Amino acid sequence: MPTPLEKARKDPDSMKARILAKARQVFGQYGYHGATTRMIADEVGIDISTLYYHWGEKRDLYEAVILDVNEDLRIKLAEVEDIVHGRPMAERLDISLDIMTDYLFERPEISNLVLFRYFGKTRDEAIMDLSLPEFVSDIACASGLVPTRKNVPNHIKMRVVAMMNLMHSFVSGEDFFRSLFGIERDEYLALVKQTLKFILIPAFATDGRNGGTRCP
Amino acid sequence: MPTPLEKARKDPDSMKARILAKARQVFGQYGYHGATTRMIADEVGIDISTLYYHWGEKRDLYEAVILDVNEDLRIKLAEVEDIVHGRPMAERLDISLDIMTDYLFERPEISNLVLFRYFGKTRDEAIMDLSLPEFVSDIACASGLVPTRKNVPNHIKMRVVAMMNLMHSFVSGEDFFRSLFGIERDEYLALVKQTLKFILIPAFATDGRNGGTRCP
DNA sequence: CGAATTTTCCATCAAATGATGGAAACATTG
DNA sequence: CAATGTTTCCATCATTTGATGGAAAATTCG
Repeated sequence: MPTPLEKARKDPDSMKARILAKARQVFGQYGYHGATTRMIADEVGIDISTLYYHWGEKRDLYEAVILDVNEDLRIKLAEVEDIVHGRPMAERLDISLDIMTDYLFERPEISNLVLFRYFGKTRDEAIMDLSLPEFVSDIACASGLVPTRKNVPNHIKMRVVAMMNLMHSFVSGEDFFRSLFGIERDEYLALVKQTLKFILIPAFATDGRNGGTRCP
Repeated sequence: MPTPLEKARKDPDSMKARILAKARQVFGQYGYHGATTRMIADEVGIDISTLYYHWGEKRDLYEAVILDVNEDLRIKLAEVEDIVHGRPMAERLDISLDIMTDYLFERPEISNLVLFRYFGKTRDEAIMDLSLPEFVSDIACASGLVPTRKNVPNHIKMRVVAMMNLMHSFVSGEDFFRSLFGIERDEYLALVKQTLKFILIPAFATDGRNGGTRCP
């Protein structure tokens, strides 16, 4: 029997999926406590009890959102790995950053939710305990910093985390930084890519394995 | 006549200051909506109405916290500039990163609050509008990327923002990443410094003015 | 000391928020 | 169609949360 989340992902027009989609946005913008079930229901245009009928407690809906986002990220990362595998390091970084930046800019709630999970605490213990794969080892391998997903040393993991944090923070902070710099979306996106490459390529280009096969 | 914030900063033992200090911590951990005035009052060990007596609305207290943190940061940045001015770029970065990382690790609520302001929205418009100097141009100048605080180009500002985001995200995410890596505080702090330098020094070391005078 | 001022706490309110029961609307199926 | 199951909404609750009035306690000052 499929979970509610699986049902929602299978049928994107269903009420479950529509609620989940809006919940992603609202939780992403306001955080767990800042978002209310009423805000989400209003966004969908339904009564609040319909929301509870489909997803149960607020916490369960939030958990579904996190799992949903994780699944999207997993799929996207596999896609990127497919594209860049076998290329030299600098090129691989260049392409990955382009693809992931574009992807996240279209779905900023992903970066928001990831950052909220890293940095913010919740008054609800059960939510804090919601531990999930963080893809750190996968990205380390896919980006060519290590030959295998297993036993990735911590200093490499940290570099991966740094790359991800940098990207997420630029995506999440779009509104803030654009108004700080007084620029439009397109210009900001270009600036983000340029800055990411300026910072990351010098550090990583001479590092890691080049070419080679797919990540085992 | 001094503002409540000025009074609190002048007398750190006063009730105003004690409340402000706890408010920093609680707002930093849980964000604006996640923090309640009752949580803060309980932390101080006072009745909630005493809190309201000293600081008025929740929003006003939050505003005071933001201004307080900004003032601390301003002071610290000036101190760092004093120490590193005139040194070559790589050395300047090396020293600044050490000092600022140590400083923020002692006061993680600063990083938390800064990140919450960048990324999260608030249901209260008046809080979102709370615009403050962000030191970006000052840091650009102090770190030697530009010769003067004025007319710093956007691509340079972005690099500064990147450095700050990276540092803040490591500080804010301490709990999360330490449990992800399974390491102790000291080891994590060392790893953070090492990673910051690994990433930032290659990109910036060959850039910007070296030596020279203080930032005008 | 005693009056005036400041600070603190108790009791309480109104609004917001998470959550639910039950009736109505809608859909499915024999 | 009628019976059954599913979905949606209205009304309502209990709790939490921001906020305040007023009495009591503490402090200041002539």
